[in-house]
Amino acid sequence: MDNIEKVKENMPVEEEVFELAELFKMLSDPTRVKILYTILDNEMSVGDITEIVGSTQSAVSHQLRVLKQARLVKYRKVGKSVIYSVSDEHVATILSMGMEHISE
Amino acid sequence: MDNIEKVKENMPVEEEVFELAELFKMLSDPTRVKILYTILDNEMSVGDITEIVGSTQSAVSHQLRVLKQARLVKYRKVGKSVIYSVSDEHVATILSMGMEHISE
DNA sequence: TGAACATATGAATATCTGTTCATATGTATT
DNA sequence: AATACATATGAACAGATATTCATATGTTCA
Repeated sequence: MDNIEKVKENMPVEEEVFELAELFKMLSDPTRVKILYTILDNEMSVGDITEIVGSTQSAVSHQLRVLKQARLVKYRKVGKSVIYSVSDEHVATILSMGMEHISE
Repeated sequence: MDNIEKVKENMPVEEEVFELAELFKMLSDPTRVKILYTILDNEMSVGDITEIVGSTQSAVSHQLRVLKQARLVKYRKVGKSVIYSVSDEHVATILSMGMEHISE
């Protein structure tokens, strides 16, 4: 029946497992979650994000870099400001799946 | 327009943000991801999980405890064995959302 | 009861992670 | 050019995390 071999076959390959874990890691920190919610439907400057998230400018900037490296956010520069937004449609879906899960 | 206040209103409350991050944290480690895939559709003993995941018995047991505390897995005892399975339908959905995201 | 087996647990450790603080970089304004 | 403003960055630090090793707990079976 459900033997070990069968399960092994259906297991994603190592690299996929790592990438998947990596993706979820991006969503595993409260500051990053708040940032993502902030720029899910609108683009927003670092300053505004900082105020909304209620953290320091530096901490927000560091986390934006992390999210940028993971290609979850994109940005454009306008004068002195840098304006970020979520670059991936899936992010909203994954967040709301998670939200649905915890509120039951 | 998209003013700061409006975004703040739509922000989940602090506690929800934390719980959400906490949920994703559970999925942010490769060993745990493998464990969850292993017992997503079948229940399985710790010994079998250990072989499939390719880690040590101790490491798997520690991670199962973490997943158990997060209520993502459940278990039943059969003789000397303990048999685990995923306790939450949402887990499969969230995992496949993530998988869809990374494979594009 | 004793041996073998399956799982859990605690301590120790190395690594990773997020924040803070100070400061650098880059842009606009006067 | 000088100043003010917005953001980024690097070093340092504290706390969290995953694994390993040794061993404890609990169960079956001879």
